[in-house]
Amino acid sequence: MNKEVCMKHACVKSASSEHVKRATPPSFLLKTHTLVEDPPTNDIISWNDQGTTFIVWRPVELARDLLPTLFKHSNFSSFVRQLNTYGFRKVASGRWEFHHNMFRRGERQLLCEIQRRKAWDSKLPQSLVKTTMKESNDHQRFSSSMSSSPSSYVSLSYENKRLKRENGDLCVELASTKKKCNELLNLVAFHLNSKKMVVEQRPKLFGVWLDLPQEKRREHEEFSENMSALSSQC
Amino acid sequence: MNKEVCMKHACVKSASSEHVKRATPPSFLLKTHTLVEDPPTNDIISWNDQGTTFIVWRPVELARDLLPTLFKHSNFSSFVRQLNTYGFRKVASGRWEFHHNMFRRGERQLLCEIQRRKAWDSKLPQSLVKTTMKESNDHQRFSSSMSSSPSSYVSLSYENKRLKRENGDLCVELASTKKKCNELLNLVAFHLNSKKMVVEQRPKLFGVWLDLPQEKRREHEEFSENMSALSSQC
DNA sequence: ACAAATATTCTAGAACC
DNA sequence: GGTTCTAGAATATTTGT
Repeated sequence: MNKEVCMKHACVKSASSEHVKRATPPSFLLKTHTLVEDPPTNDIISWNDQGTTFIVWRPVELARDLLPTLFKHSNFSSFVRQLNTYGFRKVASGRWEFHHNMFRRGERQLLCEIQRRKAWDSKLPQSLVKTTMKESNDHQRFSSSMSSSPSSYVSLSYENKRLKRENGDLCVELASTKKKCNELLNLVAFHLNSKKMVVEQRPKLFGVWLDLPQEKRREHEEFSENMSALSSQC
Repeated sequence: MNKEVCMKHACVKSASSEHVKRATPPSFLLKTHTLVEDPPTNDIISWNDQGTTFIVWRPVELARDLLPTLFKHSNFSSFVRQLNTYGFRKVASGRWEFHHNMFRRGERQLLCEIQRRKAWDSKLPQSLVKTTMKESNDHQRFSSSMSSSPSSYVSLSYENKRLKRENGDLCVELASTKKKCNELLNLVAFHLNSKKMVVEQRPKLFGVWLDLPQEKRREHEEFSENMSALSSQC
C-alpha cells in the first residue's frame, strides 16, 4: 500500500527532488478540502460538477465569513497565495476556479501527495550563515545612520524616526537632482543642435572650415560622444 | 554629420523616456489621485490626516462600485498591483494605507515625478544585503531578554534594518545621479568656454559679428544664464 | 528552547491584452 | 500602459523533537 503510493508519486514527480510522504497533510489543505466539501457553504465555495476543481462563487463572503473561522486572516489574496504555494492553478477565466491534480472530491487521502513549494532550501540550515553578510560595509559608509548600533528599544525607536526623515529627504533630493540632470540634458541637446547648425552652415573653402580649426571639430565630436554616453544613463 | 544627427536623437529620446517630467502623468495616477481627492467617496477611500498617504476604508465597495467606473476591472488586487508598479508602499499594517513620496493631497503636479517600474528597474528596491540567520537569532535573543513588548522590539528592529537598507540604496543612487549631473555640467562648461572663445575671437566689422547673427548671440546668452542657474544648484 | 515548517503579508515577475 | 495570475521575499506563528 505504502509502496504503491510512493511509486505513483515517484512517477509523477520524476524530475523533482524526492520527497517523503507525510503522515498528515498540511492543515491548510485539510481545512480547504473540508470547506469545499461542506454542503451548507456550496453557494460560496463548491466543487465543479466533476469534482476535479473547486469554485469560489462569492469571494467577498468567503473572505468575510469563512476564512476567519479557519485561518488567522480574512484576506482572499492570502487564501489565493496559499493555493499557489501548494501548486493550485486558476483555471479558465472569469471566475475563481482552482485545480490541483491531487485535490478531488471525496479523495481526502490524496492530499498527502501535495507538496508545499519552496521547501528546497531546508538542506543547509547553518552553512548559509558564514559568509553572506560580510560586505554590508559598502553601503554603510554612505549613510550617516550607521554610526552606532542602538542597544535599546528607545534608541531604536528614535533611530527609526530619524531614518524615516532622512529617507524622505533623500527621496526629495534625488527627485530634484534627477530633474536638474534632465534639464541640463535638454538644454544641451538643444544647444548642441543649434551649434551643429552653425558648424554645418559655415562656409568651407578648399576643403577646410574657414573659422573652425580641426581641433575644435574634434572637440565637438568628443563632446557629442560624451553626451551620448551620459544621456543614456541619466 | 550622421553622427550628430544620431546624437540629437539619442538625447531627445533619452530625455523623453527616462526622468524628464511627463506632460501628463499616466492615467492610473491621475484617476487614483482624483478618486482620493473626491469628497463624496471619502468613506471608501481618502487621504490620511496629513494628506501624505491614502487609505482604502472599504476595499469591497471600492472594488465593486468605484474601480469599474475608472478602470476595466473590479479587482482590488489589480488595483494594488498597479500601486506597487508605480512604487507605492503599504504602510503599517491592519489597513489598506498606501504611500508614495510624490503622491500628496493637492499636489497633482507631483504625479509627473512618479516613474512606472519595469523589470530592469530592480536596483533601488532590491538590495544585496540579506538578513542572516545569525542576525535573526541576535534579535530574538535580545527580545527575549526584554521585559516589555518584545515583539515590538523585534518588528522595530526589522523595520530599522529595512530603513537602513533603503537609505543606503538611496544614497548610492543620489551620489551616482549627482556625479552624472556634475559630469554634464563640466562637459558643458568646457564646451561653453570653447564656444565663447570662438565667438569673441571672431572679427567684428561695422559693429556686426561676421558670421554669428544676433539671434545666435541671444541664444548663447540665454544658454549661459540657464547654465549658471543650474550649476548653482547641482 | 531551538530550528524547521508553515502561514500571512506585501511586492514583483511575466504573460497577455 | 493595463490586467491577470503566479512567485519572491520578508515577517510572523506554529510545530516537532
